[in-house]
Amino acid sequence: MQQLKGIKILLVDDEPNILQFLELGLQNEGFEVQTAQDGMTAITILKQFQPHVVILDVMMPGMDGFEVCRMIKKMDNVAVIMLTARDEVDDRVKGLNLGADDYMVKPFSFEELLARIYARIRNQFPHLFGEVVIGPFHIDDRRKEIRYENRVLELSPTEYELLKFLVLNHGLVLSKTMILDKVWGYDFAGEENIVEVYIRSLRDKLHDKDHQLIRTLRGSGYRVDLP
Amino acid sequence: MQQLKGIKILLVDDEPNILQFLELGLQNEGFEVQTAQDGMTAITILKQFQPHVVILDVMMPGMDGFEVCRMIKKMDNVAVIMLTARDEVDDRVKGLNLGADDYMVKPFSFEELLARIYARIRNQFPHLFGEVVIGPFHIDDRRKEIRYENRVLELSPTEYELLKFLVLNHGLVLSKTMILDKVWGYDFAGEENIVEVYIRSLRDKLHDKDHQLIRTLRGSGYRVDLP
DNA sequence: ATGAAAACTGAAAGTTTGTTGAATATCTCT
DNA sequence: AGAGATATTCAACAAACTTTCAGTTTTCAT
Repeated sequence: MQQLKGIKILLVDDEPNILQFLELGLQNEGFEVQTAQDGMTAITILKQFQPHVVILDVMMPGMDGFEVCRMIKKMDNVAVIMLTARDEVDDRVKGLNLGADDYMVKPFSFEELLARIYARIRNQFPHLFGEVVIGPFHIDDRRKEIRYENRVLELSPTEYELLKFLVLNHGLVLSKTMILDKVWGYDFAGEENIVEVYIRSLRDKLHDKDHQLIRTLRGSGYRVDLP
Repeated sequence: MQQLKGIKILLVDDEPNILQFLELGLQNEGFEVQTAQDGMTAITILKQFQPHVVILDVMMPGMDGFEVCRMIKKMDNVAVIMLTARDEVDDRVKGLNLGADDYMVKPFSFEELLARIYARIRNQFPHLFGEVVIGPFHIDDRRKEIRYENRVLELSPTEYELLKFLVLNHGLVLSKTMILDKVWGYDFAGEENIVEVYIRSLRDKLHDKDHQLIRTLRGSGYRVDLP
């Protein structure tokens, strides 16, 4: 399997043994790994770590896997793989209705887990396998870099995420609420005005003086129109 | 990043578990979801959220599902799917006499619900699945854009909604009262004259100088006639 | 033909929403 | 701790949109 740099995995399980076992294995495989022993910790880490994949035990004390999964899914595009004991497999898990993208029944082989992880990544983050070109934009997620008309844009982290979101969804009207949910996270407490402020900043950097590139749909939101 | 559909669903049920379960599943499916635990709340949310589909439990404390359904149907063009326990299925539900468009007996599988939702949407909001072509009009709701004879019309939000309503119902006479109800909302307090004002604005933008496209049926309303 | 009702129109007044510059707060390095 | 970058809020402003109003025109029944 190819060496993927910069793919981040968050492990959540209350059993230290399993946690350590998986952590070592995945690190050895070249992933960046962080661990949490409970739901609350997981959520905290999630935001600063921004993993691509979360591996999540269903049964945990405190906030259980379902709840954690829900919060994750609301927040961002993250692949979630749930782990469950054989006798816990209920329909919620089976149907993957809770937002999880895959699940595995314990005990499982490490190889099997790896296979699923790669499947998820390939499926959900095609842009991690190279840069995506969308019109005049080149998005290189590994470098956290966006080029516009072959010029690298100097973007702050938030600007980067926002522009990526807008460009990947070009042609669609994106409401400020939706933008806040997806870029700032479901739990952002501030004002919608911040979206407007960042849009301005992007327009400045894109020299989009007449708002042709990032259009305002008054009352509805914003839409990126590619030439 | 997941594909955004821009289809909004309002869930109404007094059981938090079911509510949460469905919310997660539907969000994961790409819908925009809001929830309410009782009828009053539902009505309030309805107005600002403007969902395309409402999923409504029949049995609720306070205002029951039937009542809520009636109000919804009066107010807006929304698909309603009712949920009922097996032993509650009375003829009112069966006959769909109350304005509901479909009903489901609990317990049901998530897949089944999804299927029904899509059936409803396809039926009631074909334009949400991308662009709809009706004569010389192209309505693209996801872009919030209407083209006429391949020219993009510059429309204000209200103009957009009004023209969409007229074109989707072309060939039918639409009274000012009905237009007010559907486009401005059942609770609009102003004068009917505003419809006339907006019709004029649309005629201007469509260059419909002789009123051939948007016909006035004196005493009855307006009708869009496609060539 | 004539008058009343309905529809049309231009412009003013009112309201909402988005834009902007700057101030403040927070974070991230060294 | 302090500097610089980044994030967030705020309030004034501008622009776009909505609604009303009053005068005019059209329509239609008498």
